[in-house]
Amino acid sequence: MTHDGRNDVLRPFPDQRHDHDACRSEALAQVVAACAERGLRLTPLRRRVLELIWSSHTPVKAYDLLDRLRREHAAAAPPTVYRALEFLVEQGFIHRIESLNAYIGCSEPEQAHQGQFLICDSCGDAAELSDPDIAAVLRRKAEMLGFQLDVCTVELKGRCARCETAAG
Amino acid sequence: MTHDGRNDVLRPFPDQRHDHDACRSEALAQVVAACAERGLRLTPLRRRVLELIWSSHTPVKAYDLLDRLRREHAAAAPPTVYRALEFLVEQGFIHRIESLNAYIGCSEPEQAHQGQFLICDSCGDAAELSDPDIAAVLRRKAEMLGFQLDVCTVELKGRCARCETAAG
DNA sequence: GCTATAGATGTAATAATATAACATTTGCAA
DNA sequence: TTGCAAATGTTATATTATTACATCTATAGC
Repeated sequence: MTHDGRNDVLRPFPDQRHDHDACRSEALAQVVAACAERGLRLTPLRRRVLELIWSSHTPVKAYDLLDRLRREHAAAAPPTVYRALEFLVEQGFIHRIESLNAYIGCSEPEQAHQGQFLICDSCGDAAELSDPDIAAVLRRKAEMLGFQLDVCTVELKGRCARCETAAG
Repeated sequence: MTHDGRNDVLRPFPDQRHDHDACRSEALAQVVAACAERGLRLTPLRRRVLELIWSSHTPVKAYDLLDRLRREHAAAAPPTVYRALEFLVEQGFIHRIESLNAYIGCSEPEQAHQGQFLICDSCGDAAELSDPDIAAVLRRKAEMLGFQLDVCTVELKGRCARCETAAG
């Protein structure tokens, strides 16, 4: 279930007026816990980059992160950001959206997984699915073809329900 | 059926020793026909870029195309290549592989469609599927979520059957 | 507490990918 | 044959990402 009490599968997009502070805090807490469990160092930089990514549900670009980071950390340079992103992606704390060259917080950071993404062209928000039916059909097709499947990139563009409604 | 007489769905990867000249020629001919039908200009530049992309089943990067184009066309510059790519993608004659920043010839250029891609990390080749089951499950999930689906990016990385066999 | 070390960060430069803006040329329709 | 729209040429720049090496910092073993 999501923060607003509705079913995840049916409402992957965050509610327009959801408590985003709580949303971000929860994600951060899960990452803190995962790092403790795995013996990883969530340094101030890494943590700050993660917070900035979680500032919204819109995928963030590396250089936008860099600009924001520089306001509070003059030494920030491209490698600063890319290293933090690399760490966060490797650990499954964020995902990279290939078709946008952008990054978004993972909604289930505690266990590694491969999600699928719905990306609204209208509001820019992205929602993560972990849909077993999609995963299963991809696995099945790959297997039929003798293809040893490793990474699945599934990025679906369109218009989210909220924007669709708003547009009438 | 493919050029080697086997079922497409079961063998999307080209045979190692397939007649690639014939493979490329067929694709070119289909594009020529589609352009004639749609009243589009397949200029020498566009045609040449398409030929270069079809020189293998490995997705090609824009600047690799540029390097090759320059050998025979001194005036070639980034916009030369990107414009040709834009035309070819818009018309569905090639596809962009988002996770590689690279381009590959479309195996069914006559009708617009959205494929799915299997990309072998070992040999680099990519194969296109037009799998109705994958398309259907994505459509169904999007609909359940009230998401107005537009573009589907499905890129599956792993190891193709040939490389899997070769690796023992 | 020291100190060696691995991991993290700083710093400068550059590589790789892509687009903007405007000039010129070309194909084709009126 | 000429005028326009589309295509290409040309220069510059924007955006995204990595390399290479220097320095700092946390911490494990002494």
